[in-house]
Amino acid sequence: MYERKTIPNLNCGLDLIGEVLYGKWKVRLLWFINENHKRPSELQRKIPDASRRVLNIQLNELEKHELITKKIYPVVPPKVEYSLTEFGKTLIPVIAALGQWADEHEERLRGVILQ
Amino acid sequence: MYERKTIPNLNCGLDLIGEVLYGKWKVRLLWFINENHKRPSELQRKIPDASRRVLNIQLNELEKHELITKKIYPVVPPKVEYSLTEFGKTLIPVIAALGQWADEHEERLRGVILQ
DNA sequence: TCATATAGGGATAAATTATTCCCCTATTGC
DNA sequence: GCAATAGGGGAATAATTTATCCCTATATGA
Repeated sequence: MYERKTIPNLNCGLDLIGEVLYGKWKVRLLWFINENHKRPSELQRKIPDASRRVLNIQLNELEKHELITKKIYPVVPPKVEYSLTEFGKTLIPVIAALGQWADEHEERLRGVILQ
Repeated sequence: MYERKTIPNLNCGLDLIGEVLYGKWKVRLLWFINENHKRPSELQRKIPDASRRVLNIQLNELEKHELITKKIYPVVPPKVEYSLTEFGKTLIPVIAALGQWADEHEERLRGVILQ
């Protein structure tokens, strides 16, 4: 596993946010889990642009940060379900605000992104 | 300059957010500019963990995405001031919500981040 | 018998992001 | 003349993140 070589700075709130939310797919994972897409394969289908590998890695980090929990069913083929923790749920309104802002400004955003 | 090799996907609102806000210091830059720290050297002092170089790069991107504008005063030594555009200002409440969430959960966040 | 579904992880390669170092501008103050 | 100031960017390198590929296991259905 990758060992980070620099220590993170945790001065202000925005630094803390960075540590738990700064990952390309994390916000989307939280969002889709909130929408009841709980299984890894479902999440993968919702986010086809990410590799299965990186989704696993980011799910592990979200779990480590106590935003989601993982339930493993002892069946074959394997079944796993993720859920938001109570802590994770408190983040949903904030993510919703982000998404709403983007939806409101969708046209403009597309414009500026594509030069 | 760096040329990206993969094309971004812009399917949903959260993808669009990613394109304009996914940069380690961007949210902090917007926040401090909103707090009237307009000059590059001030921003550097507010965010000492980032190199001057990367702040310049991210400021350029924010400008390209029309979230901030740059005013260059033709004086020596040079003077530059950044300001939020009207578009950029619409993002402030969302960033405030992020910051507020982090402040409310500061202790817990510190705990989970440091294992 | 063999492909499919389901979940996950190691090793490695590639892409991206961020840091470091160095150079340029022109004025003011010592 | 020399240092400091303020802003910026190129080049090289380091750090980090993400993607690719391959391998594990077992039940089900064709």
